[in-house]
Amino acid sequence: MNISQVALRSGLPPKTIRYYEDIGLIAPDRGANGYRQFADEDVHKLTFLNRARALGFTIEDCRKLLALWEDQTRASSDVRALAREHLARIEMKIADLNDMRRTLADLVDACAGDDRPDCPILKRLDAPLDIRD
Amino acid sequence: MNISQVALRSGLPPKTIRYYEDIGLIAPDRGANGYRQFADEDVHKLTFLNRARALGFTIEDCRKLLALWEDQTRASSDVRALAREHLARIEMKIADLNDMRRTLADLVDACAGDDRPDCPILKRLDAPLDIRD
DNA sequence: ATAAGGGTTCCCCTTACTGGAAGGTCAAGG
DNA sequence: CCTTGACCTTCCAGTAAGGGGAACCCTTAT
Repeated sequence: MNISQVALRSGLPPKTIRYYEDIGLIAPDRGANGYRQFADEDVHKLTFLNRARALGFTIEDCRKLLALWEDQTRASSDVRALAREHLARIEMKIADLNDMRRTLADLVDACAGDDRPDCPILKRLDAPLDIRD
Repeated sequence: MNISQVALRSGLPPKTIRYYEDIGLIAPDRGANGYRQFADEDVHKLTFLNRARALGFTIEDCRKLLALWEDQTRASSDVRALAREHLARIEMKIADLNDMRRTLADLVDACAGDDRPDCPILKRLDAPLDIRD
């Protein structure tokens, strides 16, 4: 199977597949012409990677997940620990973004959005440093 | 004022301040010794930038916001439009992250997390491609 | 004189790819 | 046999927003 076929089946662009080989996530065979020759197992792995990435796991997480996936003697607690850490990171990101969202929404609401220069958004960014200063 | 003083006052690391000069957000004077000589206005701008960044605006957004900030004849609608677009991007990110969070939380809940290899998390990443296949 | 603690530039590193150039390969048609 | 077009290959550069560190200059105090 050539790379574009694998791209179709795994859902990953050819560029990404080459990149994943580069960083050692997969190791497809090569034909006499130098073309990558992918086995079904490669497609399987790439599909796995695509899904793990879609859940927001980093490449390094994916590397670990892949190793656990291939290790039939793994402990599910190891997988769970990875997922929990990742979940915690995501929850922190969401919290940060929610803070931004609230502030921004308030500011957008407070701004008249007309042709006058007065703007609470810019006021908020302008330096009220601190009263005590 | 030298750069470390400005770092303290603006809350930005010296590296970031140099970077912001590099990309043309600020243009401090130079002393005879080659040192950057910051005016209060520079500190003011940097503080503005720090806050805009803290609200998640990209550098390019910051560049536009800074221009509007300095333009006394601006229309607040221009500022508001920028903020609304940014708000929309943030809300999309939050939505994506919430999807991930839900899925991950379900998976973490479903995983026993013991020393057995059976794991719903890996199952979810494994390829159930499609039944019809 | 020298040591500490500023400052400066420069280049590489990060994440996870994406785009593009230059060139080899393959299958079909004239 | 030649060409054309669609593949494939490698390598180089760039993204966002800086961080780390080297090598070197400036200032001030001892």
